[in-house]
Parts: sequence; structure tokens; C-alpha cells
Amino acid sequence: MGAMKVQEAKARFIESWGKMASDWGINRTMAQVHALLLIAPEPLTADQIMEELDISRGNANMNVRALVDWGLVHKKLRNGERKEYFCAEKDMWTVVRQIIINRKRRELDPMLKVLDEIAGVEENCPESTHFCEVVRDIRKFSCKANQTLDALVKADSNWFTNTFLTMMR
Amino acid sequence: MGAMKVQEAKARFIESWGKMASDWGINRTMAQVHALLLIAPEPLTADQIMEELDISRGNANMNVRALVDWGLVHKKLRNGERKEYFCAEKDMWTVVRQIIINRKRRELDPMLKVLDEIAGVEENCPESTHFCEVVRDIRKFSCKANQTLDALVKADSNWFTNTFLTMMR
DNA sequence: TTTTGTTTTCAAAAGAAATTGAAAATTGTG
DNA sequence: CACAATTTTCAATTTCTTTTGAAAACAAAA
Repeated sequence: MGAMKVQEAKARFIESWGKMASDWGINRTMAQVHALLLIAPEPLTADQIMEELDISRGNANMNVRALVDWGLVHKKLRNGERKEYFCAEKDMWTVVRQIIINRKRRELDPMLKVLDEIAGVEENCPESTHFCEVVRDIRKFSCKANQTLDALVKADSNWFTNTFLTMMR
Repeated sequence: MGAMKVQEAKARFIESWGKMASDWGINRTMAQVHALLLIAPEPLTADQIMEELDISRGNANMNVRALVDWGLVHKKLRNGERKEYFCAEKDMWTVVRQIIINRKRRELDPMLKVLDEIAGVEENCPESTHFCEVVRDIRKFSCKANQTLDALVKADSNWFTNTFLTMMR
């Protein structure tokens, strides 16, 4: 069997990255734009993104901006040019760290807040006692996960790949 | 400020659990059924789930079955009764482990397979060289994540809460 | 200031996903 | 077997999400 052509490989990468993201509750197009910029050797303009992915200007704009908000894509300006160029953060550890930071803030933190509040429910019958037990257990666990993620975010790339993973053997 | 009433707290828990899940690409109702069973002191029937969450029979059936497939809910039969009862796995470590196992199999594994395939693309121009670099970097990272998750799944609850998290300080 | 190139917005349309509910299938019981 | 209780299925519907594209806003240059 012959080796795959680079154009086919790129298309497969963009498709899979998008599929994976949408499984994880992230807009498919946002992930495809991210994938496209990850494998682009040079920064791209909005027009190039529209062209490559065959999407509208509004869509391209929205999703590029979301990626910039997530800290996964950077805006680049070239002197003498009015167009904006975009390029993806290529360091995988930084990419993962940014994703952890964002999802933690948007999803884990609000859940922890709710758990805190409902853990203080009045406990005056067997039903509420059982409820409190379950909630406190989940709360304890979530706090640990929270701490772990904080530590991971602070850790640097080498620490992660070397120390942490060797230990995991 | 007075303590929250248990009925309100339960409703808040079910709502938040569902919200969090849908952010993560999981059917909201599936998570609400899960939340309901987590805080139910006794196993519930399909009819009780329909009643509590105000959903249709078909919906209740689909989502309970999905939860059983995920290993998060167990079917219980009472002798002399034809109805099926359902109760949630209450051990949080088991819950998290099951979720990791399922999502890994459904989403990480297929992505790794694609990365393997496209990492072998023919490398005969600067463009394909850059592409290969990026893909191999992502692949290396994903393999590490994969190993880490495997180790986590094998680890037991105490190991997680004690060893791992203490180290994370 | 006016023109021109570029980005942003957002209401409407299209598309995807979840839900319903009634019919069909299944399963235990007399 | 026939009956009754229960679960499962799935086409039609509803609901939620994403995308489009044209108009508005913006910003650099003339």
C-alpha cells in the first residue's frame, strides 16, 4: 500500500479534529478552523479560512474570535497590510492548558458553586440525610479534581511528560 | 438566611448536573436521569423517572438504557415483581472510571487511529514536512494522555485521592 | 471628509439532535 | 395458549444549535 497524499491527510485531520470536538460539546467548525490553522505553515486570513473550509464570512469570523478568546489562536498583523492574519498556538502543552483553564472556568467552577450551596441544605429527615451524603461525596471528589487540574495547569510541559507520566507506569 | 429546602436542592442538583453534561456533549436528559438516581434513596422504576422528570416513556427508556450501557446505572429486579428498578452506581471513583473508559473508547481511540494513519503520509515537500511535524507532536501527546488515562483507570480510589493528589500540592 | 477595504453583527434559514407517543415486541402468568 | 403487564422501537414532531449573508460598523488611506 502506498503512502497517503498530503492533501488527503490534511482533510482527514481537519475532519477528525472537528468530529472529536463536537463529541466534547465544542462547535465542530471552531475545531476545524483550529485544525486548519494548526497545520497551516503560515498565518491565514479570514478569506483563506472561508475558502479552505467552504464556510461563510460570519461563521469564520465567529469561530476565529472564539479561538482567540480561548487563547488557542493568535492574531498577527503584517506591516503595510490591513488584513488580519491568524495562526494557531502550536505548543501542545499550552493548547491543553488553555483548554483546561477555559473548561474549568466555564463548567467545573459553576458546578462546584452549586454543590457548595446545596451541601448546606437543611438536614431534618432520612431523605435529606441521604441526599446530603451523596452531594458531599460528589463535592469532595470535585474539589479534588479541581485541585488536580489547577496543579496540572501550573506544571510545565517537561514536568508533565517526564515526572508525571513516568510515575504512572 | 435560612437553609435551603431539600426539594429545592434536589431540583437544583438535577438541573446543574444536566447542564454540565450537555456542555460536555452528553444528552441533558441522560444526565438528569443519572442525577435523579444518584440522589434517590431507593431504586426507581421507569414510571417514577417519567413522573419526576416529566418526560415521555420512550425518552426515559432510551436514556436509562444508555446509562446502563455506560455502567453508571444498574438494573435491579425484585422478586415477585415484573417491573424493572434502576439504581445509580454511588461510588464516585467508579463513576469517573466508567466515564473515562467510555469516552476514551468512543472518542480518544478513534482519534489516535486517525493520527497513526496520517502520521505516515508521504513526506516530499516543505508543506508535508511541516504537516508531519505537527501531527507527530499531537500524536505523541495523545499517546501520553492515553497512557495516563489507562493508569488512572487501573488505579484504585485510595491511590487517587491520597498518593496522586498529595503529590500534586 | 469621502472612499474603499475589512471586520462585525444578527435576524432569518437551515440543519442537527432530542423528544414524543402510539404501535409492536417481549415477557411473565393463569 | 390467551391475556395482561411491561418494555422497546421509530417515524413524526418539536426544540435547540449552527450557519448564512446582507447590512452596519469600523478603520486606514486618499
